Amino acid sequence: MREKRFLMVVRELMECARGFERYSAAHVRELGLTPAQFDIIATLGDTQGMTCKELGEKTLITKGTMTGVLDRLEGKGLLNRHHCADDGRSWITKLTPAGQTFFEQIFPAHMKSLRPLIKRFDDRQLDDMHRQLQQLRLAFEESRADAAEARRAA
Amino acid sequence: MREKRFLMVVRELMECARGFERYSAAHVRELGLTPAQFDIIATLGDTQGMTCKELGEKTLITKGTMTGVLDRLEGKGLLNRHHCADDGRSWITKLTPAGQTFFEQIFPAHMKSLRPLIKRFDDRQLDDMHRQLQQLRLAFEESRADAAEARRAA
DNA sequence: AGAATATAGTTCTAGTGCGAACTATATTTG
DNA sequence: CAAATATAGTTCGCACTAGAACTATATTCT
Repeated sequence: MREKRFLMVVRELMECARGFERYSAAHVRELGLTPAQFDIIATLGDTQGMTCKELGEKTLITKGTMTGVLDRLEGKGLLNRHHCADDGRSWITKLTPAGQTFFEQIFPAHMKSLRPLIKRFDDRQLDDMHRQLQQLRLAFEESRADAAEARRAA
Repeated sequence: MREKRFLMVVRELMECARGFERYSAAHVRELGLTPAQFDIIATLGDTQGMTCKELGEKTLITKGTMTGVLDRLEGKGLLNRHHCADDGRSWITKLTPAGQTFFEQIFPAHMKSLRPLIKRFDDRQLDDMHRQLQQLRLAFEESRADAAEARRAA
């Protein structure tokens, strides 16, 4: 039965996501960051900064949450925000020198902590998984778009 | 480069998980439930009840969160808790008649809301995905166990 | 039986997730 | 140009997340 198969896939998907989160978060927490904060630092590292909107697109953090996460990182002196010249509504968020230095320390360390996990896969497996997951994500997005369309028509 | 491939898989994984969550949650919220609450109701439906521990294993909810979720469902009159005869530390959580009736209404409705999504896959695709995800989850679990082992040895 | 240890569930704290309402600035349209 | 509409970011409320500390009961070991 297709529905049951689907539910099994979804449960496995959710457990995978939590599983990775737990694995990764254990190390991130040792660095004194939350997973969301690490995500921001990793995204801003080696860049000239970006807007909240861009950060939201490149990470899994939604705009309502973003303000608080950035506030806390700003409080730690790892980033700062300054007005965007082109658009009066926007702010450019950028790592401070201390933030960039911190990034250069922790990012390689974090990748190193993932190495035992990564070693378990070969390139072909990873490519296969990526393809499958991409297909799944597209299906979710398209169905969501269809549903939104249906609501608009109603 | 393997590391980069791996990060791409992880990001896709996380986006999939959120994607499904958002798709599914939209309907769940219309039912007046949160995703966690729906998960509990769906797990308890058509059963004689179970302990917090069992609920934690069958859902993605950890025990610290469980108390609050169950409290709110109990407040809605959908479930109740009574002492476990075999174990003085445990409680058996069980749907009330109203809760079971509610389950019988919403579960099929929820599956129906997922149908446009499920239609996009065939059985073979779902089996493939399930296999891949299972492999990924096992890798996470084993690496976690190894890491715990290493910490114990240190 | 008594002591050490393990387990079930609750409570606490800080941080996150999401939608919705809100302010301020941009863009589009008549 | 003025009005309508869209967008960037903040704020708010409620629920959930993880981990850790805690209480109470079980289990294990000598």
